[in-house]
Amino acid sequence: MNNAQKRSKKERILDAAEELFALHGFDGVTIRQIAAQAQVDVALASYHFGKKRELFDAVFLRRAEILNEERLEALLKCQSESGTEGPSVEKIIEAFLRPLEMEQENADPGWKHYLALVAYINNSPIWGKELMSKYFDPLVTRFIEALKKALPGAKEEDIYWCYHNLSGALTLTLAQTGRIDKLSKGLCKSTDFRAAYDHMIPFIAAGFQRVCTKP
Amino acid sequence: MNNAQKRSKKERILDAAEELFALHGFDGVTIRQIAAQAQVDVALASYHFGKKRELFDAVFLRRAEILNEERLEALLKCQSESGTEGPSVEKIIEAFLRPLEMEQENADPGWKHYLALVAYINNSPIWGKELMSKYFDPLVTRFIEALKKALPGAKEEDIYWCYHNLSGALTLTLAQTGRIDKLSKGLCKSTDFRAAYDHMIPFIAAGFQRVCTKP
DNA sequence: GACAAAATTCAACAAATGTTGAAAACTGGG
DNA sequence: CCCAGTTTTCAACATTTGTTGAATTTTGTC
Repeated sequence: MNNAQKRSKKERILDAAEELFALHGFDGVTIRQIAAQAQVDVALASYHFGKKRELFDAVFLRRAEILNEERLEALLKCQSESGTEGPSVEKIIEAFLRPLEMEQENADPGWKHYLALVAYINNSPIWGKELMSKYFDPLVTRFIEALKKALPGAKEEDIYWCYHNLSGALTLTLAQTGRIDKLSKGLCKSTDFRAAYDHMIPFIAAGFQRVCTKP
Repeated sequence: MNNAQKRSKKERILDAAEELFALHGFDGVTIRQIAAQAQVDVALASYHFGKKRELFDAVFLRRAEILNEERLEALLKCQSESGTEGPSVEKIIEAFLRPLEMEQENADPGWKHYLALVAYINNSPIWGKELMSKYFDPLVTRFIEALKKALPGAKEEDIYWCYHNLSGALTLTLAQTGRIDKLSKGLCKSTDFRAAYDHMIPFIAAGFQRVCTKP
């Protein structure tokens, strides 16, 4: 049996949709392209998922809960390992980001595609608010609460703006546009997730501390 | 004469395409929608710009050079105002970012739409490399040279990764997704560019200094 | 193996898409 | 006014789009 056919046809449709939506966006992909890549009849996508938009949502939801659990677990772990004053800013950022790196390095390339799709959604003026808020904000709020504790006296507004910067830096990393490869003439690679996060974490932590600490 | 009809039809097509492409991406917009918003016949877009993709490029190019000039001017000004050791990291970041804020606050809303389009392109795995590299990398390289001087002893690789984080934070700001509005329960607003940049500049500067300074 | 249910294929649909060619309207010098 | 050149409109085209309903095959259960 062909390697591409080990998974069920339903899963193969999700896999194909995940990769293509991440690359070209919702409107840049046709059901027929998805069906072709999944080696499946066109009508099967509608049968399993309904409208195109519902397929899109199904792709988004498939890994969203898994991700939320992993990140929550990372937060709880770093909190339990710290004393009563709570974890440091850097530890919190690390708990927020490392689970993503882990999945991007997962043997299943679907995770890499999925996170690129999340980047597309998060950066979109029309999809961003709706989908991201609904499924990720509860978790984000928990991280922000932890950050407030680690940054006593910080203005709430400042913390949100810092989170905005964190979210942007992360989003571009997830998108894997390959632009840094070209700009740095090969010195850095979009696919080198380890390097990306190793640089991102202290970068972001320093930003929080500078902006959220009274002078 | 109607306000929407003061500009030439050719310009109105560019204006409409700019706004709609920024909102929905290249494939999410039809020539007919653009023509309708511009109050213009459908065939006129093809007559003036050729293929849909050429119209997209025309929109991108219209303001790219203007932007490059403004940012270069800002860099040269801050360099001329500093001594022989060159401007500080924060001054360089400020020169890189403030011209964008200025244009986002321009009375012409076209600039706001244009910069959201740049965000869309920069975050896209397929458009990002091609368009952004071609038209913005020469300028970016000049800023990076200035940063190298301001961060003596820093590893080149580290500077590029820091720039990557800067680019991401900026991109999300340009995209104006409105997500921070919801997350912060109205405390922060995506359209409050002044606040966004006032927080972004020290945040980014601190990140550079932490990552690119030997311990 | 019979048989109901689920999965899959096939064919077709109406609507929407980018693009074009010919006709018409407008423009500014002579 | 004339008329060449540009701009604009109109109508039409071949494709492609998402979706559906009926027919066929596969699956699991007794």
